[in-house]
Amino acid sequence: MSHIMIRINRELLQYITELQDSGITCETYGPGEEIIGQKKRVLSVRIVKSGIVKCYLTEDNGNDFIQEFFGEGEIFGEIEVLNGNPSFCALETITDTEVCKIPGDRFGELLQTDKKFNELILKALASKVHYTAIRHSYHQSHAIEDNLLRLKKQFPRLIDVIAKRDIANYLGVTLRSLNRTINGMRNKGI
Amino acid sequence: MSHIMIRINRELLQYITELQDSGITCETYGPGEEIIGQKKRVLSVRIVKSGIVKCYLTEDNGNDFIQEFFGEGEIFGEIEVLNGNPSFCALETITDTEVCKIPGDRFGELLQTDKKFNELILKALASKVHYTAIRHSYHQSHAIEDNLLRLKKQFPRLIDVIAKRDIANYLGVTLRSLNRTINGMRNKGI
DNA sequence: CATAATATGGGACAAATGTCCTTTTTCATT
DNA sequence: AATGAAAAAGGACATTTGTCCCATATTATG
Repeated sequence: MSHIMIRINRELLQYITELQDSGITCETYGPGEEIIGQKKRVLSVRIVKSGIVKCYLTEDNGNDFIQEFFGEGEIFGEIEVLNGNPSFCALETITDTEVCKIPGDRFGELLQTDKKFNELILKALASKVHYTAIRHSYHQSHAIEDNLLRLKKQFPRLIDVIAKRDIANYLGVTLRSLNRTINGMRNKGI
Repeated sequence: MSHIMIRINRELLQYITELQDSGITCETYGPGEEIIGQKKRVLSVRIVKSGIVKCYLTEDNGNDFIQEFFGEGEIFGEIEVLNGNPSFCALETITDTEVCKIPGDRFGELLQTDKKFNELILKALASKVHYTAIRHSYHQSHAIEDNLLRLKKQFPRLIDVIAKRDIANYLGVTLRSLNRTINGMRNKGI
């Protein structure tokens, strides 16, 4: 549960890694590749083995809003496979990335037959609800500066790893505002 | 999936209603009662039979932020029971309310033994992730007026049923800003 | 290496939102 | 009907954030 901004789920990653299942395959991506497009059908569930993937949503007015950064063990596509909707987010790698790919029907079978897997997925979903709720609440009720301080505390290498534009889109503010805030903090010696 | 602001889950409600289970009891509340306090231990999962419950979070700076309004069939407490954390939200009735109460251990048993129940909970969780993601993204990237229009479209009786303060806290803005926006819309004849 | 594309940084001004405070309205209770 | 508490409404001003634009770095690529 270390840095919350880039979500990880070691328990799930370990379980999936140890699960010898011929249906589960591995994919590799370079930086900046799109894994799933917004509004596309989702046929497989994926779990990050290594790397960072951003999960974002482009609004009708052209603004991008980043929902989450997925790190090791984080799962995506499961929401869509479960309820049969097209993807509401786009998924794009930030760094070099490896993912496990579980076909949708195999995912359904595992949920039914593997109690431990079922439990891990329930917990992963509960965790997503929990953290997004806390994050959005914090964002809505605090100034940009507070949010930045919180992120840096969680993840000191933030500015080296994540592009400014992405940080701004994650906080739901403009790049200009983010820069202004960083400047203000520098002047105050933070 | 009708009005999204006040979330409902008919399928789950129906299933729970038809499930004859001696462990599941019923509770009734008047308006404005607290069902679960923030940071309290949660020992039971609850499902709304009738009424509206607000799920909100008080930040360190005293701001309240409303996560969701739960209507018929919506479940709460399941996140906490699943991962064993204290409640991150407070739950408070808005109208007269009836809820089904499922003790945590019984909830765990049902998940293990009742495939249909398990599936409904998985879908309910997936749905929560889906809708909160979409809502927060919309809120962050649109002006108050757009958000209000969206809410009114989803739920025309909004202003009659939900207090202004609650609408403001749901949108993550101040009451003053909300009033100003409503005024501006009136002048424009919206 | 040259050039283009992209990321970063910031000035000047406009617009949106928040803060503080006062007034009015509504509504429950005596 | 009288009173008080809570909800709603809004004036005046401060602050924050956004928009538009341009300049400078940095990186990718032919």
